[in-house]
Amino acid sequence: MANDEFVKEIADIKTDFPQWYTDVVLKTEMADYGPVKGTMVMRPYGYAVWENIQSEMDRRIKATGAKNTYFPIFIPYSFLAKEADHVEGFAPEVAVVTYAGGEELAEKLVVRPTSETIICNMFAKWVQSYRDLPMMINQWCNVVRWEKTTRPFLRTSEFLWQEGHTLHATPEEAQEETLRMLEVYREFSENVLAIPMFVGRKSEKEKFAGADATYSIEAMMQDGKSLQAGTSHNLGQNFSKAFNIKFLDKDGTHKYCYQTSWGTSTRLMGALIMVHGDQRGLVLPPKVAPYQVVIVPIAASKNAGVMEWVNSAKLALESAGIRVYVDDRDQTPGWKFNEWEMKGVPLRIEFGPKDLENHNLTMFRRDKNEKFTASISSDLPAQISDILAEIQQYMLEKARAFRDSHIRVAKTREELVEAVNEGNFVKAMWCGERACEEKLKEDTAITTRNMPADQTPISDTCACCGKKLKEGEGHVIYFAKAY
RNA sequence: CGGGGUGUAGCGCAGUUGGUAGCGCACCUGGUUUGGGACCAGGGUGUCGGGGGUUCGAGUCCCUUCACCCCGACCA
Repeated sequence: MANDEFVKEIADIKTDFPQWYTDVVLKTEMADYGPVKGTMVMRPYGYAVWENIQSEMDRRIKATGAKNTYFPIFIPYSFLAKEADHVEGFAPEVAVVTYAGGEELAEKLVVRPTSETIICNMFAKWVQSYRDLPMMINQWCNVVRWEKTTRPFLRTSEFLWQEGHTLHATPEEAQEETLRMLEVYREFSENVLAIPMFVGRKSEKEKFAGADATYSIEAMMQDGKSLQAGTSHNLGQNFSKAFNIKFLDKDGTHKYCYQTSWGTSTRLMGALIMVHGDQRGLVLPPKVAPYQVVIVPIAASKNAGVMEWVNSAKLALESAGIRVYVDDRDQTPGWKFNEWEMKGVPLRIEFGPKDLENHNLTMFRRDKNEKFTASISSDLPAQISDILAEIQQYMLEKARAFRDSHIRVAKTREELVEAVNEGNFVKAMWCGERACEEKLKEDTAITTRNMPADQTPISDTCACCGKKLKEGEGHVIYFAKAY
């Protein structure tokens, strides 16, 4: 039976979580370091996960009515400066092209850190009347943000994402769209990634540079830290005024559009690893696993019937849309078991002479690390599909149970800091003052994460600074340390 | 940018007082194996991060430079 003593070369998940993360990323071949600091190569196994994430997400985005586009990677520097908060937020981390084609450029070009400005520039040309609205586009692309501290998937100088951008006639529609996408992200995380999210609005300090309001989904990692996994912004008229995006409304007057933007990135991969992983390595939800099933033939060279069954099973599963791999490489079974467990394959089928004889399947579920035997059903694809669905469900429940057992309510700063330092998220009242959260972050590295929709008051004082709150003042908010 | 650290085979590392550049894993060949990381026999694939210096002789000593990692300030 499998035993964690067999795990080699992966740091202890309980005592050295950061090193565990790096080990898993590298050893499972999700990614490798690129030659330039802060860059990352997504290897075939990791990229296959990303492609599965993409196709599930893309389908959901298109279902909202947004269409895919592609905008240039180079943005005139002057565009960035048009929205004051935006340039202030992004200027420190942009990469700028000043020299190309053998000469200095007349106007410097920004390598996009996000595409609001160049998209707004085009939106201004495309929108004429209220009939053109809503205008809803999305793009899958790379963006560059020159960060000081980088980690594979969590923070890299270049990363992949999707960014959606929409224009609306009224503030109500923009807000509705902002929350619609937030819900798409929540549902996606839960049903595809098997990650339950904290959903809510960010504080003024933490919101997007240039937004009226930012909403986020935040996931709790196994070390109790938060990972912001997706954002949805209500941009109001900030960009439409800066870029002169106007439409002629039904009443015959020109009005500035109301705008949103929203995005999720390869950071989702980091969340996947840190939420579900264990001492053996990755645990992948079936919906995104490159291989949902790996079949390991045992002693096949001695029994022709083994490979015969394995090959027919492979065909049957594939034709049912199940991603399956037959590992007939020249390694011992034990080696293969460890390899695929490390790589997080949801379900393994071992098939050898004994199984052939007894008409059995020996299987291993990665979510429970449990080996079991079942008789072969006459409808193998249905039998396997059911197990995969169970695994998907169990992973979500397990992650939810972990999350729920790591939420504390605090009423004082002492309670708050102690609970967060013990690896929890803390739900508490907060006065809403920027200075208050800045002080907390400076002193303790604890940040506000987001404000849930349910704002039922917890107490009448700010748990962070102790300020007395009047009726209707303050917010319920989650505090945690963040990646 | 501040503080600390590391650069030697694909990976992880050792290399004493300056004296033939090594170990484990991986990899290659042949054979035996295969139900939880197999075994036997054979095989070295290297600009010791770069440049300069001291010396009969430098992985080792000196100078210089570069890269990367960890901790802080900034961030999806």
